[in-house]
Formats: sequence, C-alpha cells, structure tokens
Amino acid sequence: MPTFQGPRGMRDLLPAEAAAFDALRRVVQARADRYGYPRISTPIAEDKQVFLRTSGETSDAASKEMYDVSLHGTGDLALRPEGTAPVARAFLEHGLHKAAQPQRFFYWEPMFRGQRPQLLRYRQFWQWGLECYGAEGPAADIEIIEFTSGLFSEVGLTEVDLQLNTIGDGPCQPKVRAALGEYFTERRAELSPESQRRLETNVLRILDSKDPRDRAVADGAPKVRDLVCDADRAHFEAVVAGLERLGIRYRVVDGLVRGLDYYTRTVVEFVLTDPAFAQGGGIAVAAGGRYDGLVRTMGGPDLPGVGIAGGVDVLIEALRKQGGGAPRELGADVIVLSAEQNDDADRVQLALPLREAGFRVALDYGGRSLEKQLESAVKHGAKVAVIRGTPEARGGNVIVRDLVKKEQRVTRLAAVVTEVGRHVRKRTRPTLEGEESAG
RNA sequence: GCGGCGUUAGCCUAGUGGUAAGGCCCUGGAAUGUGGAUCCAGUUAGAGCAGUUCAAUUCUGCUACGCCGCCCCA
Repeated sequence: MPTFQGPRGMRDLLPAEAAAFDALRRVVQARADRYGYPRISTPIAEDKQVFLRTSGETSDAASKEMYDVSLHGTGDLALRPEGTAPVARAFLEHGLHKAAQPQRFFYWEPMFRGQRPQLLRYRQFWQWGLECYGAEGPAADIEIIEFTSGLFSEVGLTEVDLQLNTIGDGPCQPKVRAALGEYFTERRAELSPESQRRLETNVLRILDSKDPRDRAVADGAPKVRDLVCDADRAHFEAVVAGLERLGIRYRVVDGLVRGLDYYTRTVVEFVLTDPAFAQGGGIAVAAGGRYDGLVRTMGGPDLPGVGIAGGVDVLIEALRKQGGGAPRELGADVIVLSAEQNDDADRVQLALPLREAGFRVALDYGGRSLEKQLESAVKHGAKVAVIRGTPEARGGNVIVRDLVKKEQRVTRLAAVVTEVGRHVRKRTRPTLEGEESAG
C-alpha cells in the first residue's frame, strides 16, 4: 500500500483527466474571449475578511467551510472558496472601478472549501466564471445566461435545466425578509427545527428546504417575486423576456434563493437533470446572478455587478455520463526505435526534425528486442514507427512503418519528415502571440 | 462539522481466526530483425496503528481516505 494518500477531498488529475480539463478550458476560454471577457487570475488565498464581509458573517458557508491556512505573520488567510469576492477585491485594489465601465473578467481557477467530500463535492475543485461590473440593465444578466447556455450546447451537455428567480435589490430585501419572517413565524410550530433556526439566520433558506414539514409551509408562502420592489420585478421580467426572445429554455423557480448575502435581483442556477446526479435536489453545474451591492460592501463605489460560475469537475463528469466526446489521444503519434543497442544519441537526433516539424514523437529508450519495441509502440497507441539501425536502414536510411496499415518503406533520412507526414498529422504549435499557427 | 457503510495487487473480484485465490493489466521467454493472437514463466495485495488471541486480512477500538444521509452549497 502506498505510504502517502492525497489530502482529503483533493484529487489528482491523471493525464486523461487533465486532458479533459485542458480541452474544456480551451473551449470556455475561447468563448469568453469572443464575448469580450479577458482572463483574470487572483491569488489562491485571500484575507478571510474578503469572504466574510461579502458572504455574510453568519452564514455557515463563511463560518465553517472556510479553508483556513493562516500562518504566523501572514494575517488571517483562507484559500478562496469562490471567485467573485477575490475578483472584486482585485478590481478595487487596482482602481479598475475608475476605468471605463463596464469591466469584464473571465477566470478558471481552483477553489477550496472545508466541507466533507461527497460525490463531485471536493475540497479542491475547479471553476470557470464570468464577472461583469458597471452594467445595471438586464442585458448583462441575459448575456451571462446565454453564455452559459450556449457553452453547454457547444460542449454537448443536454441534461441540464435552467432555473431562475429574483430575490430583490438591496433596499427591497429587508422588506422581503420581513414579510417572509412574519409568515413563517406565524407557522413556527409546523417547521422543522432546522428551519426554526433559519428564522433567525436566513429566512430565505426555508423556501428551498427539502424537509417535508417545511415544504408544506413553504409551498404556501408568499412568493419572493411578488414581494420585491417594482423595479426589481421589471428587471426580472426583462431578463425572462430576453431569454424568451433568444429561445433559451428556462424555468422560474419560486424557491430558488442564494446562500450568500451579496446576491441581489437575478439568481440563476443550471442544474443537472440526469438521475445519477439527482441527490440532494440536484447538482448545480453553474450558478450565479446579480450582486449590485458587492462592490460597495467591499469599500468601493456603488457599482452594479453580475456574474456566473460553473463547476469544471461537475461538467466533465456530466459529459462523461452522457457518453460525451471520445477521449483525446494522449500519447505520441510517432515512436522512434532501433535495432541497435547503445545508439541513444542517434535516436534523439532522429526524433529532432520530426518534432521540429510538429509531429508528436516519443522515443523507445531501447535495451530490448525490436519485437518488444514494436509491441510497446502499438500498446502506447503510436501510429508510425521510425526504425533505425537495421541493415537496410544504414547509410542515411530509416524505415518508416505505418503501424495501422502494417506497411513500411525505406526512406532517405532527408525525406523522413515528408514520409511520416503521409501517415500522421502534424500538430499545431502555439506562439507567444497567443494565436496558433500550423506548424 | 454530525451520523451510517466501506477499504484485499495498477484495475476488477473471491475467500478465510491458522499457507490469501482468480481475471485483466504489466515484465520476460518461446521468437537476439517487425507488433495487438497463442503458450510458458514471473512481479505486485488485506489502508495505518493499537487491542483481544497460541494465532488477526478476518473480531474490537482509534486514525486516514472514500461513498451515502444531514448541515451547507459560493
């Protein structure tokens, strides 16, 4: 047995999994780029207050799921549990609130929560996200929802349900809470003990309780949507109308609320519908909404904000469940092997022009029979073997063997790139300009 | 964080208070120059630490990790 195990709730991404992450990141990031959301990257940890201030100091999320990593002299640090607050902090710290608005950001980062791990609930997990500051109208809400909906279409996720609701603006929420508080207090005795506690902490949460005792009461509760201010309702109706106009399927869910204090107006959640993910009322693959009070809460001006974040681990698992795209071929397409022993540098040298040309080339490090080398090449998924050191492959010749067609020909060393190119594709090569050009 | 159930080799799966079995994978050979077949051989295991016992992988406890339920879900 291994001497060490990974930390609880944190997992390794072996090459196949890491490749799936990379592929998804390319798709999401390119999409964000097309929408004018450039990438931002913030530190892995923040002053705890960044999260406590924005999430609500009393919420369980903040108080008990914070991943504390404080050290002597570093202040009270916590690994970030989410992306919105850190981006807001960076936005303010670098004075971007004084730049031309709106300001938009995309991120793809690991997040951390000190929760007990369960299926697809890790202590370290990855999220992509969008943040948009300075846009007050419904257009930005509609845009981030459309972005996400379109993303899921783009990657082929179909078993997903878009839910949305409005919870009112900052000035309205106290009214909403008061009205609900009054309603639930009158029926206090009928509520579960847990929800009786919620009466003190977060009345909204009672609305999405799963407890049957609460459901009976909550289902008869006044709708948040009907309690909010006229302006909030108008905003929400505009968002809904926008989705209609764009042909995006959605469901208005009365009980959809958020656990964090900073949300205002629009709240949105994309929930997986596959029964395999039905546990606990469904796993969200993306969630977000509007947070018009956040920037001010953090000491900045009264700037509106809206954003959405999606779980990468969850999305990849959902796609896999759906029997999503074929796994990418990870290994090399070409393998260099040799009938000779102790010609190590020659193998490296033979691979050189092929790699330069853009082929994925691996070496057989030798020390075994040609048969074993070929067997190994096939097992590793190589398409072509370039063989040196055989009698017919001396004097500036090599054998280029197609391992799929089982055909081969003796080729001049100078023509090996051309010959290999007849059997496998070159890969694109990235450049510092950020564009990929054909290699 | 609370409760329940789990953990046998790289993977999957048996079984047992007394020598831990099989399949797949892997390595080598048959076949020192041409591969996914075949045959032969081989490597690798009871999560960790204590306790009970003549003897523990098996029973008990603690710890670690996982899954399920709760809390919560940014």
